[in-house]
Formats: sequence, structure tokens, C-alpha cells
Amino acid sequence: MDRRQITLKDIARELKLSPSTVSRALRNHPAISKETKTLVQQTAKKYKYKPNTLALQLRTSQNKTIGVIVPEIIHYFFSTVLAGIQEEAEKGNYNLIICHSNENYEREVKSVETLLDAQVRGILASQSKATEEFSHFQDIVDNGTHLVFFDRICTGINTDKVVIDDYWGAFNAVDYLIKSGCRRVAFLGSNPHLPIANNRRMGYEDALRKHSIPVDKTLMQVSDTIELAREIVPSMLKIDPVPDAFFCINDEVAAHCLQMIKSAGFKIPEDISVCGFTNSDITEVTDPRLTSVDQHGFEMGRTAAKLLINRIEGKETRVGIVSKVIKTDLVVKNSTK
Amino acid sequence: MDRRQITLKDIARELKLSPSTVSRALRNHPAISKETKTLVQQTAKKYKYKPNTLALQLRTSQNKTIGVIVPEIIHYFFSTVLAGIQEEAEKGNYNLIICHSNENYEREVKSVETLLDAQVRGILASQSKATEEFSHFQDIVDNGTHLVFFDRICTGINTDKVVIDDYWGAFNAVDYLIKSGCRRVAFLGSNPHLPIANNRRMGYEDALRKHSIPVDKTLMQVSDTIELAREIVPSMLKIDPVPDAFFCINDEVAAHCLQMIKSAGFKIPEDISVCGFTNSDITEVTDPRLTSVDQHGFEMGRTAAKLLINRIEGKETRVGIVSKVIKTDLVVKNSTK
DNA sequence: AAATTTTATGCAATCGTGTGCATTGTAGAG
DNA sequence: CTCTACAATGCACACGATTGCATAAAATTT
Repeated sequence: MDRRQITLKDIARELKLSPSTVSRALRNHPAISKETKTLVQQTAKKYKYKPNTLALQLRTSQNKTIGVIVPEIIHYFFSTVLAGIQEEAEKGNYNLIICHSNENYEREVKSVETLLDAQVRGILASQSKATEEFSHFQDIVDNGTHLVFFDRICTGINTDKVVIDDYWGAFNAVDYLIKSGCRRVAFLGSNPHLPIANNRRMGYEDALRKHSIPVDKTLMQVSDTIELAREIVPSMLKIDPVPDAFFCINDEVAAHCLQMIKSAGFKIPEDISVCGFTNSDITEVTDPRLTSVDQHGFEMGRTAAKLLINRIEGKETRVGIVSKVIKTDLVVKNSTK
Repeated sequence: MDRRQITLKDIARELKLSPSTVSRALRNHPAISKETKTLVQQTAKKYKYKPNTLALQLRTSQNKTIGVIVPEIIHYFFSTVLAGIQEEAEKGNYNLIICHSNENYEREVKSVETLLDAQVRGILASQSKATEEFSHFQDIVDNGTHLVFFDRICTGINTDKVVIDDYWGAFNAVDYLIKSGCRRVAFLGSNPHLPIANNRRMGYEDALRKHSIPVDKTLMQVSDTIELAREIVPSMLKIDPVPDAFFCINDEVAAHCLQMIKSAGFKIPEDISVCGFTNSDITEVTDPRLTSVDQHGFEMGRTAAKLLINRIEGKETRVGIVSKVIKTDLVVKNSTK
């Protein structure tokens, strides 16, 4: 157990050759004779020789790892993104170090530190809800490490980003709600300093305006967690006249919203429509099944990872900031008319 | 951008010292004078010197990474386990390389290869449903790399494992169902060559026997995916007399089962009870909320990672195989009487 | 047969750190 | 004033792999 990996030297000693010859034989260097090559390659196979990654990376000073910072792992959307990142990293032979900030500012700062200590070549990050100060992200850039934000981008930092079209996602959803006959659409949003929340709010407002429906501040609340939803939704159901639709910032809030609406005695979607955001697995198991905006997390992950790897390898020629936008799709199920 | 990290040599050159002196000064070696130490340490701080991990690891030949193979990332239980692994790895200063086999045998084999190529010090693995041949896992052991299985263990390989008490989890759930008045409990299981599936089946059968209820093979089906459930559940609802409870191998199947039971016109839990396994987030949004067996994935992840790290660092003194069992808890909600 | 080219291999340095041993300088002891 | 002891630093090598250059041996040319 814990057997030492065999090295070039071991093979060299065995065959009474120099390490350099062995190295060249394995890499098919033209100056090596056929016999030596086959001999070396056979012995290498026999001993299951694997070049030491560390030594190689040290020599070329080309660490092949990238870091990821996600606010939450146990979360449909982010695990979808992670799967996309993972696939693309594997394709490019990059290793991944994953940190999760748990929506906590201090842990996010520490994650950046960890990743820079590990000397990753680049970082993919989505900021926590609690983050309002960005110097740790600036440190990444100052350190000469590539940085690509995804989804929860950080407006204070000048770097590449991949986002979804939050504005149009929200606009189309609310537009659909209105076209299906809703007039009092409530918006359960998130902290407005997050661009994703703010953009969705604007999409929501503009959809109302398009149909000449006045924006009613009493129908707009910050409610991005189950706990908040449990407080806010019941109170909104007492407004007179009651909202005839809820457009929610995520599926969890939408699903719990739906429960509370039902237990308050309203029918979905006849009395009140509900629309979520993400189109996660839970949209299939609510009753009725939940209409939601698909965020295509997998594609976002792939796109972000691809962009980062291209930057690292100098294949991304565009000099300025690259911003990629992933399209959303409204997936209509049974919680809307 | 892409600035080179500063090295010991850089500091040495700047201070007209040798790299060895600088190294010793930073590591507080007694043979270095106070003045030199403070001088070196200040300059190091000034230039934000970080020792090159690769060089260090090469020197000590002590790669600090561990690999993880999960069948699926976008999955409540496995992401919970991952979160636990991640926490413990971070605590021990280990980096994580995560591979996902996507329930596919070939990808699993390739993942093992990837991880061994990366020369990880140990691997945490949960096998895919498709795997019926284990030589790739044996390769890990033969290679001298530590291996700990979690949840979906592989019986063919002689190594440490962390599992949940599937047998008792199932036994207690079915026992509860019977005590609440059910007599015809259906079991929607998984491929019996997976120990988790087999153990749950035995727990199910023994709970029936405890109450002198005959085991009825027609009530036991392999149905571990939503697709299978959509085929099998409707046919089971036509059995006469109809089952009065469904005990399901996972929450997704349970949630969809619940939907189909309702649309077939049965009342839950009055006519038919439903119980899932995992206690994932979706149990909160079904209607009614789903009774389920909590698997404590986070604790499982932490336990498995701790065990692996102890093995790597020689802190686990037990010589033979270590098997840890994580307790389950039945969480009763509204889909059972 | 001598000179030149070709072929095949080894030497040594490199990447960034750490450490045993040798070396330098200085102070105290005799 | 010389010798010893000790403090402070540098040298050289190691970790594993790669690569320019030198070198040895063989094959070819003149």
C-alpha cells in the first residue's frame, strides 16, 4: 500500500539508459532509435508508468486547475451550472476546486484566499447574497488570475461575465401572465443590489407598462427565501383586491407560495396564477405543476468554463470585457392559465 | 496580467541573500539572525510572497488532493454529500477533484483513470447504477491509492465504506406504515444488485413479517426513475385490492407516485399512504407534504471524507476494513396517516 | 583510409523549495 | 596572540520531467 509511483529514473535504471532518453522515447522524439522506443514504451506500460503531474506543472509553471465559487451547492440551479462547468473542465483536462460560500461574505473572502493560495489559473465565481464589498474579487484580478463571473455577477469589478437574460425572462413571463388575463401581478423579488434581482424587476415593470398597468409598490416585495415567503405571502393575500398572479424570483419561493395560496382557499390557476424562475425539478412535483422560466444552468456552466479556459490559454482574442447572455425560456405548466 | 508569482529567489536577489537563507528565515529556523528574519519576512509580506504549492508538493511528494466520483451532481442527496465532503476537505486543506459518472459505466471507468492520472491521494466513490464490473475500482487499490465507498458501495472490493442503515430505515418506515393501518404496502425499489436497494427490500420484508403480513411479489417492483414510475404505478393502481401504501426508493419516485395516485382519484393519505427516501427539498412542496426517510447526506459526506483523510495521513489505526453506518430518521409529514 | 555526416545517447540546467553539510566570520577563552 | 566554539550564511543536491547542447559511435562520402 502507498506504493511510490514509478518514475522516469526507475525505468532508466532498469534499462540502463538515461532519464532523458527515456523521456524522449516516450514522447516519440525522432532522434531515438526504433528499438529503444519500443523497449521503453513496453517497460513503461508494464510498470504502468504515469508522468508526475506536479513535476510537469512545476516545469511549465502551468497549473491546470480552475477554481469555482458558488453560493450554495445543495441547489438545483447551481448544481446544474456545476455539472456544465465540470463537463467543460474535463474536456479541457482541467481540474476543479470547488468552494461554497454558503451565501456568507466571510466564507466567500476565505474561498478567494484558498483558491489564490492553490494558485489556480482562473476562477469562476457567483457572489453570495450577503456580499456588498468587492475587494476580494479585485484581489483576484490584481493577482493576475483570470476571473469570470456567472449569474450573480459583481458590477464593481471589470471582468468577463456570463448571465442569463433576466430582463427578458421576467418580461416574457409577466407578459404571458397578463395576456392570460391577470391584472394584479405581484412580484416576489430579491435584494435589489443584485443585478439579477434588479433586472428581473425592470422586466416585470416594463411588461406591466406595455399593457398600461400601473406599477403598484404594494405588490412588490423582497421575498427570496422560504422563510420570507411564509411571512409575506399570507399578508399579500389579504390585500383587497387580492393579486391574481405571483411572479417569484425562484422556484422554492413559488412552490411554497403556491401551497399558501391553496390553503388560503384560492384556486390555482383559476383565481391566482403562480410563476417561478429556474424550472428546477420541483416544478414537476407541485400540485399543480409550476410554470417557470428555464435558466439553462448547464449551458451557463459550459459557457462560463469555456470562456475562462479560452482566456487562460490565450484563445480569447477579444481584449475588453466579454459578456455572454444565455437565453431563457418560459416553460408553461399548470400553475398559470 | 498573468504576472509571474514572486519566488524565494526573487526575494533572495532583492536582499542579496541565498534562497536557502530566505527559506529558513520564513520558516523561522533558529540558525537565522533576528534581523535577517524580520527583514525577509517584511519583504515577503510586501511582495505578497506565496510559496509555490506545486514545488512544495513535488518536494514532499505529497499531493493534497482527493478525488470524488458521484453518479449524479444534479441530485439533492448527492449534492448534500458533496457539501459535507467539501467542508471536511477544506478543513484538512485538501483540494477536491469531482467527477460525475452520470450513472454511466464507461464514464465511471474514465473518471477513475482521470483521478489516478491526477495522482490524487485518495478517492471517495459511489458507484453508478449501471456498474456490474469492478476492476476499475480494484485498480485504485492496486495503485496504492486509498479508497472509501459511500452510499452505493461496491461489495466486490475490500475497502472502507460509509453507508446509511438502509435496512432499518426501510424497516422503520414500513413498520410505521403498518402501524398506521396499512396492510398492502407496495415497494418501489431499485436494481437488487445494489446493496442499498437490497437492504431496503429486506427491511421492507422483515417489517411485513413482524406484523405477519405475507410478502406479495406483485407489490414489489423495480421503479427507481420517474420514467419507470410513470409506467408501473398506474398498473399497480389497477390491482385488486389496490395497495394502501407505497414505499419508494427515492423522493422523486415518491413525488410522482403521489401525483398519479391523486389523479387516479385516490385520497392521500386516507386511501393510500406514500413514503419516500432521502427527505429532500421536494418533500416540502408536494401536496400533501411527503413523509420520507432522512439520509443525513451532509453527515455521510463529512464522515467519509474524514475517514479517507485519516487513512491518507495514517491517523486511522484500525488495520482491517472500517465500515461506518449513518443513522436514518423517519420524518413524518402529511402523505401518511 | 581519412574526413564528414548521420544517428543515438548522455550531460546538465531548469522549474521553486527545503535541508544536510561546509564555510565564513566573530567573539570568548586560554 | 592563538585556538576553539558558535552563530550566520551559502553551496549543493533532491523532488520528476524536459530540452538544448555536447559527445560518442556508426555510417557514409571523398
